[in-house]
Amino acid sequence: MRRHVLLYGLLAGVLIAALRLIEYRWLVLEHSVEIYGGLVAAVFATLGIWLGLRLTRHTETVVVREVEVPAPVNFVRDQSKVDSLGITPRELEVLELIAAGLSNKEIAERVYVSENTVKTHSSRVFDKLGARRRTQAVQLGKELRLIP
Amino acid sequence: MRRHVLLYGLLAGVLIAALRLIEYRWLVLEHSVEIYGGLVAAVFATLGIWLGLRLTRHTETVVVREVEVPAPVNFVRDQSKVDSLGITPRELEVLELIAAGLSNKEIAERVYVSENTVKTHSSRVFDKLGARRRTQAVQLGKELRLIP
DNA sequence: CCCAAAATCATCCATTCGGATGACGCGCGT
DNA sequence: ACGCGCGTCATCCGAATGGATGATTTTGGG
Repeated sequence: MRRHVLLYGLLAGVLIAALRLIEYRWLVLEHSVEIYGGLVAAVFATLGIWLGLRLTRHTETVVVREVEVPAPVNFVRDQSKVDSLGITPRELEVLELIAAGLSNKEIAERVYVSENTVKTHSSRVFDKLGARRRTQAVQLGKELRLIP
Repeated sequence: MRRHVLLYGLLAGVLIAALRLIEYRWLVLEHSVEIYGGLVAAVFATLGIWLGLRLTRHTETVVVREVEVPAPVNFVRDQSKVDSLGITPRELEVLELIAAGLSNKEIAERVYVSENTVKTHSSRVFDKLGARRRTQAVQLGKELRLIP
């Protein structure tokens, strides 16, 4: 912006100087003043238009149109509930895998522990959640914002 | 647009005429030509800028910014998937209750049928979904927008 | 009315899950 | 060093679940 104004002023100065230099050489006609004025008018009008266009070229009007997007809802774990329920990271991990539909055996293979260990974790987390089935645990886990 | 150009030309003509009328009356100074030129330059530059602004005033760039709205649970069942998978209403109902964390026995009591019937429905829906466990069926059901 | 789809119920059997319980090792803080 | 929380693994057993299959009844549309 400031650069534009400076450039504009500079061009104007050069032009005026140029006109002063040449006005006595070949503008010695009858209506030299009119021609001179017309020239100046045309040039400055052009420059003005250019400047005006320049000034507004990038002023986009941002129209915010709210669109209902399926919204994957950036999940944030309710750590306070995790803490208050005393659920350990490993238990939470197992709960997530249960929610993903994996069997105990698949979970065991996934996290490199025995199936018995997975059973222990799941039993503990069921107990802490007050769930009697894994589907219920999943439901409660989602409701309590422990898992996405 | 065309109106702007016409108006611009008209103003220019009037201005030039006015200048011609007054130039011999009180612009009889030493540097009258420079003053005259500067005046014309300033006026036409102003007009040019104004015109330039005019020309681009209404060229708004519409930027659609998708805003993630809290997305209330405006759940809409994907009936096309239900149909394409050939899932019956009863099967869908059972799937929902499974997702709610109920056992087969509880579902049976809830919908007044025998546990065997619930087992049949669940088995069929598992088969249609390609699920091997109820947790997996729930996961798939949610993913396919069959259940909330 | 008739038929196909849907819903219902059942039995048998294998697998999975859940509950209860005990044990061992590791890291951490007192 | 000791206790504690956490993670690990195990065994036993009953309940729940899943798979396969067959049968009967209800229902909705042509």
